[in-house]
Amino acid sequence: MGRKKLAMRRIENATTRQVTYAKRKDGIVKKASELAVLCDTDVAVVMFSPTGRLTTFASNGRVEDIFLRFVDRPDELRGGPIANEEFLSERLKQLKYEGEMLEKIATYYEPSVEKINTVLEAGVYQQFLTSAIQRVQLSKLQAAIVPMDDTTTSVAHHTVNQSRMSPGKDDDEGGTMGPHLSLSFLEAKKRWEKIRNVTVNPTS
Amino acid sequence: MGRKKLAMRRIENATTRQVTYAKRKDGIVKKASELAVLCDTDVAVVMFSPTGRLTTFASNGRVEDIFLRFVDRPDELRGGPIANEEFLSERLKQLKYEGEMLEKIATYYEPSVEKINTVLEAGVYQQFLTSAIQRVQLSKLQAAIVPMDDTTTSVAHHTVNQSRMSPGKDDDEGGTMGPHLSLSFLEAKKRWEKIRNVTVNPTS
DNA sequence: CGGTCTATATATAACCG
DNA sequence: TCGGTTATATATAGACC
Repeated sequence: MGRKKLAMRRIENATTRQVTYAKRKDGIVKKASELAVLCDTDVAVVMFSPTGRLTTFASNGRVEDIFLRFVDRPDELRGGPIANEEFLSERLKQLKYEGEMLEKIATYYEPSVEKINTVLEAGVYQQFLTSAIQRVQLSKLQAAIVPMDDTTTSVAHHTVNQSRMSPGKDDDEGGTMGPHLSLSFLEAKKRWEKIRNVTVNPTS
Repeated sequence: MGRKKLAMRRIENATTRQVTYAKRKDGIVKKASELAVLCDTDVAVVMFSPTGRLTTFASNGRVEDIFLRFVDRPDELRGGPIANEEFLSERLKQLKYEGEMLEKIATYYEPSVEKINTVLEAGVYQQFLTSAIQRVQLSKLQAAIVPMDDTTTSVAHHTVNQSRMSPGKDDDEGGTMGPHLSLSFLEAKKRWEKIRNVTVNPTS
């Protein structure tokens, strides 16, 4: 919404990025507060600036409270699929631009795993993983068209109803990954099958 | 931003309120995702609809993670030059491994898209990928602690902005994070870690 | 309800001091 | 880096299905 249309990808210029962050951060906070007021609801936002500074917004004053409400809620979906389609969509746009470069970087990086320039490398992998997610996401979308009449789009925003269903104590294998890839994968699948009902059809 | 300027107060008509919520909710999620992509930052949003439905957004896939980052901020910075090169190196090797596996999975998965039973299966992969991303995110975060440094790097700068619904644009400084954690909140956090059996600090 | 379709209200990218 | 200013890009209130 400015003089020019911004490409949906990481802003390279650090200064510009910071400036944009500052502005948009305020914009989101404003939007959040408006939503809270207009709809009389609880809203919380947590953002980290490019430089690591934290900004939060909570309609009731404390982010903790809203997150607690979030936590105390039946948590079937926590640990479910990634938050939403839109973000992945944006991500996709971003990768569209960086796709080729990413491969080059990856290749370039390949031989020197030992002496990686940590941050950069981690970023590369993150992107790769994100890319992988997208593929899955896309597949999911395609698949979603076929299945029954469950709310095919409900999974998108992680929107869940207040009513609960199964106590699915979700968790995440966290750091025990690495060598146990298949195992964690199976566990993830297990969890998913356990909570499928809720996940697939949170529709009212 | 509509045919008329809406007064900034609770919308009385329940239906209208719900509709507005639905629209604005999407708007915020979009804004949040854009911010995350454009500025390459962590963003999390938690919203409750007028009817109690929960909607979340997290640039890295899980609100918990960003929230935990929010909570553990002090700890995060406490460790000092944690940049255990060896650890990171190992970490990245693992990530590399994961990446390769993911690629296989994705490849193996792609051709059978039509056979996917439901959206759920995609969800399984998604969750897996998401958790993988989280680890990358953590590595990235840790690595960033040491190298990155500029005007806003001191621990003291990491403050919380408890902005409230003020029509203005300035964001007021709240206070430092750690000391403000309520007891109940800390308990909730602990419960979380127990449930998820995961530590924010991958060093473990 | 969910979507669609405008007419308007807002958010902001690029600039400038 | 930090605030304003202005031209454009977006978000959305209301109306209609």
